[in-house]
Amino acid sequence: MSSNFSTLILRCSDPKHLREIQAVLTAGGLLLSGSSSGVFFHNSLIRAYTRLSSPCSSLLLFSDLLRSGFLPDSHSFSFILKACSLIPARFTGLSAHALAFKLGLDSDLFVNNSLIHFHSVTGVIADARLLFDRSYQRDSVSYNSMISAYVRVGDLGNARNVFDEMPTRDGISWSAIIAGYAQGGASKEALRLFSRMQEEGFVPEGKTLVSVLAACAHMGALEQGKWVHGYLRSNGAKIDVFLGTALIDMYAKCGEVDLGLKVFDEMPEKNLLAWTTMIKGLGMHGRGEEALQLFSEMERSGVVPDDIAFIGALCACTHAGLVDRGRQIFDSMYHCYGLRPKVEHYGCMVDLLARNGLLNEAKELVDCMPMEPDASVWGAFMAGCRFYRNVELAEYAVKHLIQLEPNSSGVYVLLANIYASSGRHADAKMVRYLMKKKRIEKIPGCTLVEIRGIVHQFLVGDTSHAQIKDILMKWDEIEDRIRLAGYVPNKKEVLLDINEDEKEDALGRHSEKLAIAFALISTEDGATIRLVKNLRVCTDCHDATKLISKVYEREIVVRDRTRFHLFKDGSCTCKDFW
DNA sequence: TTAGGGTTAG
Repeated sequence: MSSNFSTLILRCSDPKHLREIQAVLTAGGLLLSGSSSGVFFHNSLIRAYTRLSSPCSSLLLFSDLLRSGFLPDSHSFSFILKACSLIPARFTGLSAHALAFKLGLDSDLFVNNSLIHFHSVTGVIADARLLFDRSYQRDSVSYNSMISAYVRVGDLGNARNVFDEMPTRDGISWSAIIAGYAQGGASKEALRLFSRMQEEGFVPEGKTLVSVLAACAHMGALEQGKWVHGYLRSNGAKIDVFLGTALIDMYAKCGEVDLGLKVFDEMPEKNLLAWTTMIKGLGMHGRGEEALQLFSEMERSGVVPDDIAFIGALCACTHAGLVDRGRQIFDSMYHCYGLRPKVEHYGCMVDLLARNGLLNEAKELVDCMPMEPDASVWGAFMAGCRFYRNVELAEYAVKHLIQLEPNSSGVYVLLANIYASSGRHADAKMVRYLMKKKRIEKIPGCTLVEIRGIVHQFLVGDTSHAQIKDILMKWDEIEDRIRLAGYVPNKKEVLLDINEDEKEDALGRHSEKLAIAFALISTEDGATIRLVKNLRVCTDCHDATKLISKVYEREIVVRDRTRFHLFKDGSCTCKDFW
């Protein structure tokens, strides 16, 4: 009889059904004091409710357990602390901690591990560390909990220390530390550790591969991302919603959005995140119409968009120049879903209007925003001013931007470019002087290129690459050939106080030119070249890349900070608008 | 019957 109920609870997949089982147990007196299996059934129900995302029901059951005069055991504490971590319910968890202490159960390995996890999730990592340091016994779970505690707060140094100190690591230790590096943007280290993990004989699991795919997406490492996909396929792994979303994102961010669409179409279940990732992916590639079609399809399928999904939809409008659709979508946030647009949504709208030359409408929107515009709003406005050469409005934006970000190089660079391109060289010079005086430095440009599964990194003016001589020679050849096709170096982009010849040299050392030269000598004729940049593409590199795509008959896919450029036969999919 | 690792934007 008992084991029948136990199996029922264990297999139950619906909280409603669980409540029915609970009612039967109550009616049968199995949850009342005096019942020999009362603690056991309480525990089973607490665990099941937490598993089915009803942690509040778990809390209620725990208080029932105490009120009925039962003494909770170590299982009860493990289960209730997990529920408290999920909600998260700091005070209830603390009471449970105090009670476990009173009953002498806090030294139990399982309870202590649950406490470490609970304290780290509810924000007091020092307490988690104290429990870890003072624990009577430790196993890999204790270490793993501590690693993920540090990962959660972004303290990778300490996470790595704990990882390195572990006597024996398991798959979860590797997964936790790889996820940490991947989430912290240290993708190269994440992938390095992933190789080490395999060298040490650990078989990759789905959860680990999700992080690995995120690292590939971040670095634009298509080959490695494809390897993961192939690995999953050859092992007949089920592509769950996490893996599917990670694959879609990886393909989109590595320039193969159509492969992402294929994964998306084949996914048996799609949640909001999967839809949002696909919509954003299409938007990044300038395929705004398709992205918006998908957004509507998502709404029809009953998935309710959140504020991030709206950012995806608005960005799609921006990259495709769909002003009216953007206005409609922005209005629908509140009118259809009761979501009040945040500053980011205003930023998208300002971007959309300004990019399409509606500078006055963009300014009106900025002026009547219900919150203070932030740097991204002013930045979007200013980029529009730059494109349409509206110096007066650009200066207006700069006044605000400099107050918000007095040390950001981007503002000064953009302003100097605006002055230079509208012929106000004295003003441009003044900006350069100001930058120098304030010791504001440009963020160095960095480009990544993956050749045969290895990611190579180039910084602006970088001479550290083993083949730098060949690369520079190749660039000279490229420059000669594209000059014949009409290339004129655009020296306005150079903000250094150097002479004209030196300016040309400085342009030729931009990280993406070095990366393209390297890619041309390292790949066979006709192969697509894929680059990932940390900054926006500069006008000169954009012009040069268009011509290279024509002269060398190569497709060149460049991912910049926010979107993709596909250079083909002398033109770019961004239509020179970025 | 216990505890630990995963995906989207800015």
